[in-house]
Amino acid sequence: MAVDFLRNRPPPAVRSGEFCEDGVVASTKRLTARSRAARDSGGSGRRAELLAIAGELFAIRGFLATTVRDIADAAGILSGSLYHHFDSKESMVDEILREFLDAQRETNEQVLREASDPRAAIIELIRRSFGAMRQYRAAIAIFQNESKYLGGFERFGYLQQAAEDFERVWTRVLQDGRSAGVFREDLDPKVTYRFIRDMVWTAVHWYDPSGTLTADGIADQYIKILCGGIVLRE
Amino acid sequence: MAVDFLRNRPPPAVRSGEFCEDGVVASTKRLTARSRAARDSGGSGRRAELLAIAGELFAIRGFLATTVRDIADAAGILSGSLYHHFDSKESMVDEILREFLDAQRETNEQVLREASDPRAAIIELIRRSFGAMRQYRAAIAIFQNESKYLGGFERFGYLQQAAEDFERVWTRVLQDGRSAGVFREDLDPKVTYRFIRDMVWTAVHWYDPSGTLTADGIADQYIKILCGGIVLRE
Amino acid sequence: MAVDFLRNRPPPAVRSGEFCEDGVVASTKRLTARSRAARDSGGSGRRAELLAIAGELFAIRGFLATTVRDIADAAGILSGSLYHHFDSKESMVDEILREFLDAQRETNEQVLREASDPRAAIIELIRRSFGAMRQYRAAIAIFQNESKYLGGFERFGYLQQAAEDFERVWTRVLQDGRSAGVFREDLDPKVTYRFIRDMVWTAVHWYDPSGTLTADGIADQYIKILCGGIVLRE
Amino acid sequence: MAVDFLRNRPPPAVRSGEFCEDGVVASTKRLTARSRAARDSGGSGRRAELLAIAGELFAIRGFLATTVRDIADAAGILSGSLYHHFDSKESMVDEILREFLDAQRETNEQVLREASDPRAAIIELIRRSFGAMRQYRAAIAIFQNESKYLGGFERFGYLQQAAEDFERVWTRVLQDGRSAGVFREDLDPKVTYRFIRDMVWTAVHWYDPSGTLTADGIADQYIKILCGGIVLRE
DNA sequence: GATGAATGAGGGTTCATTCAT
DNA sequence: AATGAATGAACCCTCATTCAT
Repeated sequence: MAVDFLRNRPPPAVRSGEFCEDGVVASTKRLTARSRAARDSGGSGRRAELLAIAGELFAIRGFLATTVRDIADAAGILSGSLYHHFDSKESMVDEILREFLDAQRETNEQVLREASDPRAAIIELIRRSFGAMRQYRAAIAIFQNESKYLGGFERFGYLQQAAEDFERVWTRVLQDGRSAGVFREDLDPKVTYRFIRDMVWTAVHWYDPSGTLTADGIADQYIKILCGGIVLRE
Repeated sequence: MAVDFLRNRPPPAVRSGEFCEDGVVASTKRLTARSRAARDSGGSGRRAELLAIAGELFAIRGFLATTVRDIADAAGILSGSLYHHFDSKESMVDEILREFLDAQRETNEQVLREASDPRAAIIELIRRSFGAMRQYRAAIAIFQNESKYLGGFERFGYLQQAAEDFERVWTRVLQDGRSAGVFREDLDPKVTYRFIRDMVWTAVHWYDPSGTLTADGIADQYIKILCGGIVLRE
Repeated sequence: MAVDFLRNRPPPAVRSGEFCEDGVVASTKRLTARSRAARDSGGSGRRAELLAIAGELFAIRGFLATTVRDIADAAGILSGSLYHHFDSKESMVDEILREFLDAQRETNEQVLREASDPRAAIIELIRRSFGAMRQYRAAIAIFQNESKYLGGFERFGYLQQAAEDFERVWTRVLQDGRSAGVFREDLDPKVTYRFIRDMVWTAVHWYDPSGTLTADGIADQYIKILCGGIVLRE
Repeated sequence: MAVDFLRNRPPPAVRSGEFCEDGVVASTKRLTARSRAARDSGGSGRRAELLAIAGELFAIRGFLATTVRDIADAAGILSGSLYHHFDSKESMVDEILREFLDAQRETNEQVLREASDPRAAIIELIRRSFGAMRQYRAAIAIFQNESKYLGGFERFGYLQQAAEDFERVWTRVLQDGRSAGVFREDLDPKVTYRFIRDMVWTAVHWYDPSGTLTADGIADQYIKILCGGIVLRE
């Protein structure tokens, strides 16, 4: 009875409940649509297409729980055929994560260059992070869920690096804001950073691009909470 | 190059960096100490001991990435011997998660019974949640990380149930608070709930019980942010 | 630790040590040069070229260890493109081996026709065998190394035939020599045959055409040993 | 047609012809008998048993051509079960080769210590090498056939080392013999060494322990050739 | 309670080969 | 002649689980 527990994965049916709140969920149909878009938009064709499929699955099911056969099935080919395009399963995550992190790094730098003051910078960083969910939803989820696991392998050392870079940027802004008297002094910037980071990134788990809440809408509410708390000013 | 990347698990050395912020990390030594404690404290002896070991590993490495051999090794026995104590690997997580969720449910009810008003209730709920990290750190991490995966199996349907119960409780308090004029009206209770939930639970990923920040300390700061935002009142 | 050991083929760097004594080794550059020669010398052009490349690789790495991609890579084309020239991988070895064996058979017959006496015949057979190393080095190595494996397939039944023909020729000469009082009587012709055969063929494993020892030089020394032993006559 | 050539291995029937001259061949029945012997003779039990089976197959079919399923089938278990005893397929060859090389090294040293003069030393070395065929037939064949392939992997660097050690020992004896006027001066010791080495080791390919020719018998004949050549003294 | 040998299903990956373009 | 995408079978290996001792 217990035997096949791990193998007998439940039908990949998408549960719509709140528990699994899967903003990252994608039916095969959506994947196909997506893929075609990727091809048209001039990606490297089949490669980008397959990467998108793999990314969604990694995000939904987890990296370990996704087999290369799953990916191949979703793509309508045999598992061996994937190796015509990629070295290995980890090469796929690797590519997915690098693309996202590179973009994110650039965004961070741009915001820092252009922001007028710490308050504006933080708000813009948050807004941009939410914005990234549109393009990099799967990558963000993977980065969050699998960093602990993947980070243990040399090849993925850059994940830790990226996390550190990230922290440095945000913490500096928070620090500057505190020094400038914009942020409260009774908050530890490091704790605050983590607070914000978690707040932003975890939204990817339940954010549904096809739902009524837009990324911008969520960002606005989160910014409100951050700026004023949830409690009314007395 | 691809070289069996996934098999060559890196030495279970504990990285101290921020990236892996592993509050859940436990060396074999600590596991052993822990286990002995569990035995002494009158659990069902060996069973509780093994459960503690399994829990830590599931929390650190993930459920799928933890093999029964890992657990057995950490316990100093052979993998087959585990089956004298447990039906299966999933029975172990099952037990770990149920214990935690039962306790949590009770806590929630108690808080609701005893809280004088919504504001106090929310604050107490947050404080208690952080408090749970002391006893249920591993369980919390597992609940967070593996719910998506485990929730897909009938046996673990109760995880979704628990998440919904949770949401119901918190949302009601937030709702009541808003109606009573305690919380801002421009915040969607559902978004707010998710915000708080993520904020609280994700802390488990980096909370280090042996670090300088106490669970209570973090709770305080988070409550401050929630109540007043990070921006100084002008 | 096990780490896909078999896949991670070491760089095809050529070790010059005695251990691998690879007379058959050929860098890509040498292969190319060789191939061009083959083309000029009027073979069927590209076909002969590819055959030369395949032969070298089969000789160096072994038939099983050489993938069609290895061959294609060395030829600067894609693996699928090889199938415009050859039916299959085995067609390649087949052709390589047949060409060599045909030539060898002819040589043997010629020597037998022309030799004045058993002693001269044996010496000439040895000399010619060593001479063949110039033109058929790869084929000889393949014949030696892969006969056991290939011989098991119907298609390559002729390998066994060739070996038997070979033995028949040599054994007859040895027999004749013994009857004629030229060779010692206390030696079993069959054992002697094997001795000589192994002696001759194994040289291909360490013979280096670009080294100081010429094929003729080695032949001379071997003939000396055969005729007089290594021990000084007292 | 060509398609399945490599997979459709011919029935493991043992060809008795001279071509494949398989002294290393062993029917499953013989394997089983052998294995039982190994167990009784106090080896590490099942492990030694499996190693013997694997060794025979590696020797007969080649390392690459032998699948772990072949080994498991021959042992009457499933392929996965092999991994209860060994890390990997290469761990098996590794163990087989090391055992043989260790024994051989010791033998060499002993002969050198005890031999009265170069002539006796060479003869004894040859005799002992042939003698080793009794206990290490499979290992010798593997060492010969697979060194080129295996030697390319770091793990098997010791194969090259062993070959060099070997050469050093034999060459020194030959050198000494020449200086002492025992061996002919017109023979290059290095060539002579290779000659002898090949002569000795290649016999493993056709030596049949159950045949009429004993290892000692072959050794005697070979020594005769070496000492007196095949040609009668005029 | 534990061992050690084994199972059986499946996982990632390789590779000879095919074929439309 | 060659490409590039795909096939399909097999390969080495892993791992949860069972069970006789």
